[in-house]
Amino acid sequence: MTTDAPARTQRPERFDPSTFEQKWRDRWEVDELYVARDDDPRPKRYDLTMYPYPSGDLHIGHWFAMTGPDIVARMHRMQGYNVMFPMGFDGFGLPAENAAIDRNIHPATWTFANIDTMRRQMRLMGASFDWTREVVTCDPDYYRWQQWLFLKLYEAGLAYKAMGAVDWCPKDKVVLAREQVVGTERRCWRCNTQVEKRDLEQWYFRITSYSDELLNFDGLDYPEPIKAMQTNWIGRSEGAEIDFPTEPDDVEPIRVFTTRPDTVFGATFMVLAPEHALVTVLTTDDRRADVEAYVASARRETEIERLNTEREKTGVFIGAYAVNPMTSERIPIWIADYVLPGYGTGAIMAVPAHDERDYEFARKFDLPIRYVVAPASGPLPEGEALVGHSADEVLIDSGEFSGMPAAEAIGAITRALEERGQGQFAVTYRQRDWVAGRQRYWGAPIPIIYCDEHGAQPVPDEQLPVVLPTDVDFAPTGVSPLQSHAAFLHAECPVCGAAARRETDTMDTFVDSSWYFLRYCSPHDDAAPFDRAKVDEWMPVHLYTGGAEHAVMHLMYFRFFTKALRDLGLVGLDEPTLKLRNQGQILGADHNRMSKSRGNVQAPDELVERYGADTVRAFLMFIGPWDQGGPWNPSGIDGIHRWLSRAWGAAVVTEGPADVADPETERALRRAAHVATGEVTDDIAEMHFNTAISRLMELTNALVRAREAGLAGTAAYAEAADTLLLLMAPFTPHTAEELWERRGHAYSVHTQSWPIADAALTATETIELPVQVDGKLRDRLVVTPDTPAEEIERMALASVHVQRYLGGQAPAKVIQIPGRLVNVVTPR
RNA sequence: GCCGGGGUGGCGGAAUCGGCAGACGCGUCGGUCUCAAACACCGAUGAGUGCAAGCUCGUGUGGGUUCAAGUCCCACCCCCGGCACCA
Repeated sequence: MTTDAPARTQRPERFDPSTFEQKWRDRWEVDELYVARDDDPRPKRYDLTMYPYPSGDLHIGHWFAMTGPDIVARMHRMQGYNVMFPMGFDGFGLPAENAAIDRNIHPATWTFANIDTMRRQMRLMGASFDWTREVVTCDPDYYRWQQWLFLKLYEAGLAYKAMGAVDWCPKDKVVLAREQVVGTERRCWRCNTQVEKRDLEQWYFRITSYSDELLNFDGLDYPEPIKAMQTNWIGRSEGAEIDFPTEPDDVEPIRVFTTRPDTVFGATFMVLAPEHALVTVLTTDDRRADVEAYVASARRETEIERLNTEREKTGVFIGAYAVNPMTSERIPIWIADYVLPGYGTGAIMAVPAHDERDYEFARKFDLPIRYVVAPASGPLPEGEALVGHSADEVLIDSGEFSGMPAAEAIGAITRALEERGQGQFAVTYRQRDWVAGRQRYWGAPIPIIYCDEHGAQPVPDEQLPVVLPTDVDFAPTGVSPLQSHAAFLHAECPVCGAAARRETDTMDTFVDSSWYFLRYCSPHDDAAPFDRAKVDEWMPVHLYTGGAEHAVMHLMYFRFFTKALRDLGLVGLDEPTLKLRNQGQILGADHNRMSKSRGNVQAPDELVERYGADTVRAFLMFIGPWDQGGPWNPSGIDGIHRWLSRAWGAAVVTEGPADVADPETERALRRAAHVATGEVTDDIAEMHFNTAISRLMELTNALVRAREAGLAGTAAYAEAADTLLLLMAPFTPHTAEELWERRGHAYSVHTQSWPIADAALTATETIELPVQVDGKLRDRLVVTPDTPAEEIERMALASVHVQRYLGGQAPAKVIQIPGRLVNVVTPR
């Protein structure tokens, strides 16, 4: 109706972040408040959060992820640590190419423009990043050293090129590491397209050399799910390899891997993967046509979809026989697609009585089923396999091993086979080597030169970096785009100088993120990837935070890289970080992942425009546990704004002498400040930011009440208000800074010492003791902490609310938990 | 199926070395202010019952241990994430 709203600025005490937030950010920047110096004598602390991919805009999820560790880093600084909290950009990667193709601009242009935008957005949130250490992985100054590290790994045999069946994303036209294929439906982790199998020559990192070490989490404070996922992913299985001689010619024995060598007497047939090398050798002429048809169909199947694990077993007999090394029995050799070429030895001894899959197969093709393990008491199962390993099982029909407990027989039979040279203990892993090369343009070139005479040769150090040329037609074809760039492709052999070809594959971007944390320690070093002395001083990372979605990708690769570099003598570390924490994910309001295509992305900018950065930061930290996340729901942000307004009022309006000198109220306020100090400190350390903010709200409310009670001019009030600002500083750095100044203190609140809770001041004069009867709350007693137990018991029993239940009888028992409660137990 | 995490008011969530369930906030209702509305502020707010003091019930379900269970034990249900013909 009317448009004449009163101007907001006419009330000077009103909380209006737009009047001061930018001012303070600029000042912190100029004063280098958050720059970590190597020569600072205070104890060093390296707090790291995962750098983002420069997709172009920071959404509310980035703020959520980064504000938590920012709060921790800020508290650590105030606690007297020399904190390094760096930030950078994961500059290489497919989205840049895809965007570049869509918009007809160069990936470099797109990426660096996005980095500028995101840097600005990150500054807007008032995070305390040390921008002097910024790392951008697509910068030749960075990837030069990555190429250098690649060659170190190559020379150590930890990077190698080999032919193999690899996962291929038909949309991105790129190979994927096995970890980058997600879910039962085997989709590309990035674009969600179903992957295909292809036989290609690829670069690999020998991560499987570290499988056992990667399984060891001793001394690592990692979230349970991450440890479980990595452990599952590596998939260590202990068992035995057993050789089964073949008939008629015994060209070569078939080697199988089994976790149940105790069941070898029950192996009544063998199954090879259709791809197994011995299939063509062993197949008899009369079976050849059927076998070849089956192999062809199995190959086709893996290329199409092998989604249905519920389908009926298929397979064919190849006409040949093997000999069970324990029973000397001739057993038929089959091929079937349920035996996978990439696991174990690609061949199994089939023990249908003790394996569900073998059982199903035997029933379908009418093969013998022989139980060789039985429960110590009770009957054998009927119509199903006896699987699992219950402790009381013993062997039956197993020659001299009959009667032996199954658990014991595993070792005994393996040793027996070993003596005959037909078997040995063995360990198998599910984990595969990391496919490290990519057939795309926007990545770090792999620094290898191929000479007809001298084969693959590393690019000499002095020729690094192998710079990624800019004038490349990078449209994806499935072949590395650099192959069509003649000037790049042609090189001289480092050995003989003859015309040679450059490797045109580029590195997986996960290589970039496998060592960036080391580069932060000496980001401008132009003589080495990192300065060993500085790495020794800063590393390992004290607290690493980021998303859990990288459980078996980045979070495994960066551990592998650290261990590999250690073995090369380049670092003195076993692990990149000793403590890992994952934030939850902020979903769209529709409970789906935020994405542009769904249109559910919440940008922080408009919220900041309306409420200011501090309100947005605090709201994100308040909505729930930081490690949980959840759907975006802005209802409640007004509550945070109200809190900051109240804090503003409480901190600013302190003038005037105390109207009422009430020592008890004053003590209560002082106590509130110290209680809040202790709790906020603990909460930040445990990353319980939501409860920390609750405590800050409580302290604010205590101040407001104290002011109403006339305490505004007292020392206790001033101390509590100052404490509030110090505790708020990590959460709402701008508001704390502004109020710190308005209270007449010297700049900056962020260089003050973190307050310490005084236990003497948090103690109370009286405590309220709940009184229970049979565990149900019936009354409360107010006593001093030193009241003797007999006195408390007397008071409790005197209570009318207790007497009502006792009815004049003496209690059966009275239980006291000192300082906590009293429980009167009635006789029964 | 296996591994991991989780089920608490109308909502987000507190509280787990067993000891007052529901902190803090949102929302809602009532009030103050206002011509009115918004904002702000004050009060109430788990459910049921009672004039009231109070009582009963209540943390996914069913059992159990205990003076006392959201918390521990057994069995199960549901949700989320990961893996899955892994021998």
